[in-house]
Amino acid sequence: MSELTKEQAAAKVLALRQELQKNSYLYYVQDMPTITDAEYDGMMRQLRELEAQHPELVTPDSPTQKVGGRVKTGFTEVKHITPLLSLANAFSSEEMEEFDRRVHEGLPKDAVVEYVVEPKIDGLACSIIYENGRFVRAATRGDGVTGENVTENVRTIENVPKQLKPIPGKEIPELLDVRGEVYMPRHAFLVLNEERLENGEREFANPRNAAAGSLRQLDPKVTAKRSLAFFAYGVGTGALPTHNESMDMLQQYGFTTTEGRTKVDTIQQANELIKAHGARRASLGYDTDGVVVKVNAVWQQNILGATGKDPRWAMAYKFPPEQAETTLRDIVIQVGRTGVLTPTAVLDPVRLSGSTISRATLHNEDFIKEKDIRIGDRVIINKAAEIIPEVLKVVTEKRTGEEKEFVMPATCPECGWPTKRENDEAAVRCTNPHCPALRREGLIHFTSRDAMDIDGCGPSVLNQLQAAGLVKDPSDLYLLTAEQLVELDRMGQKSADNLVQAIAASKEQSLDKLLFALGIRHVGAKVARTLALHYKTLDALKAARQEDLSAIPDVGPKIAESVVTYFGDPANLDLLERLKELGLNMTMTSGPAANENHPFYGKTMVFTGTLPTLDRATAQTMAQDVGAKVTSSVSKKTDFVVAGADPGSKYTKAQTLGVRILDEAEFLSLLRSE
DNA sequence: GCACCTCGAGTTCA
DNA sequence: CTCGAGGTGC
Repeated sequence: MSELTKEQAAAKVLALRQELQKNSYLYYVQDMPTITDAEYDGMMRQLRELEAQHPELVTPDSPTQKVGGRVKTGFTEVKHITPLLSLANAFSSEEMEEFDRRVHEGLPKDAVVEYVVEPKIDGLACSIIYENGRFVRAATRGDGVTGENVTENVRTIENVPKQLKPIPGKEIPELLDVRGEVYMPRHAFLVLNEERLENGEREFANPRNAAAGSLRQLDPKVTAKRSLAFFAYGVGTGALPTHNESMDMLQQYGFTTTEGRTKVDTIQQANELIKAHGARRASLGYDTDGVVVKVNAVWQQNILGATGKDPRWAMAYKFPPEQAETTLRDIVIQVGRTGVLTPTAVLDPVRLSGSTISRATLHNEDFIKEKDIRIGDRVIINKAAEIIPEVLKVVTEKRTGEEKEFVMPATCPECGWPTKRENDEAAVRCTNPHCPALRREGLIHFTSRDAMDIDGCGPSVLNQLQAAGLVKDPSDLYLLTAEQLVELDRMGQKSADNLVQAIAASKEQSLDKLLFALGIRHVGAKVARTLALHYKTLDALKAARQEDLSAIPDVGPKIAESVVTYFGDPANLDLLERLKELGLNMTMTSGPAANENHPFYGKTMVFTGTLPTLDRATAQTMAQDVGAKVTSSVSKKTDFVVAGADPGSKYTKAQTLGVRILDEAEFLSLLRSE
């Protein structure tokens, strides 16, 4: 979390407390929590952090001050007869094939594997126990071993049999443990939210939350009104030799089983079905978040067993591009190291493909204007590239008229100086050349991995150092002693020693890293390297005139101007002088070893994905050291793409362009050959 | 002057 | 990863 102003922190603390209290059993009024334990814990963590940074905001009634934290629920705990496991997730057909391979490896050679494919309903997993054919107990998954006893609430669900229908010629089992998903159909969700809106209650973010909230009502009468439904998808105790038979049996007993269940012989057929379901799922009456593929034969399931927490005989394929709707509570401004004011949306926390989103960038003024985003709007968010949350659009139908338009502040929230938007620039900047944000973010940048790479010197440490007045600019770092560092929060003798050493070690960084670390406008990692390689020493670069600079390939007038301006500022020269006196390396010491015969010499290379053993920065440096040009995007000029796990779009682009793709092993062997 | 490629900067969460 | 903007080549 980046540093917030006092006001922002206070607002955030208040918001977190409200949300936590709303979702705390202690304050339970009508609705049970709609957030998961993990989300609850996350919010508690954030709150604790903020309160640690701003001790004056701590009040006796803060949830952090309550002994024992989250108060126990009104539900009793139930131990599952057999654990209610979660499933491992796959996100591509390749991963499904990988799963298939592992299944075959785990089984005898001649085993014929059948799979059962069924949609994965987005609701709450539940175990329902029938004794001698009678519904006796229902429990949520909980941690998989113990769950909450929600018997009375599940009893109100219409399509859960209270008594098993007799199957001709079959005895009623003494014990049957049915597993399935409690969910809320989409139309019921819409109706419910409409009602809640009318009653001035908070809307549920999605059917899953609504189902969770409804199932965890302390009063079953409330649950009964919520039109929940149940899809059975498995049997814990009392299963037949194959999953498919068990499911047919459940149907005969009177359960609704997941629609679209299909038995197939190969994983390729399963992948086809997954695709088909993906195309169809929007038109279903309920939410699905994927497709489950299970090994059909129970004897095979038993051989395969389970890993730490997931069975090895089942895999959940998760659909990637998820969207969620939430409320945009506020738009806050962050000031970056270049002085650019970036608006960020503060959202009601909402789960989206595996994480809880509470913020999203709004890029700039134009973005907000173009999408007509207002404070208080219901917005649709998705994850660009599976990682970065993005506001897709506003749900204008849900406008109440209460929404407030956002205006870019005329003054910097950090220092109060006027802000300015240059002609034909999208960014609004703070005009104060000494804005505290610049110094703060600049220091973070200075120590960051691609710059001076000082380990153990993250934002929280730097903020403390600045607050204590120990560090005003980068040169002060090199004067720090372990004794001073030990005084900081969460800093022991050992980490203090390590940090002092890491700082000292960074003095040896080559000129290109130092140049990048300085944060000169338009001088990123790449241009810094170009300049460093060209001039070799800082003094030579300092003496360069604008015309000299723009003559260098890849350096144009703008970069040249920016560099000259930087070295024309006495304050900057002063800083550099101090750094020099402190013993920092001011020359280019890591250059390409000019072996023209090396297979990577002069080649353009792109690295993508997570490499199995090397980290990416190291691999890139290794490539540069033999004369490769490392760039970040794949084009037809790219010679090699080195791809690790989860490579993303660069991999596909390389394939379509016919660029040679290397894995880590191939990369290393070519690197070592000459 | 335009099209294309590259680079810089900002970004979220666990 | 995406966006905007800089640099280069046509």
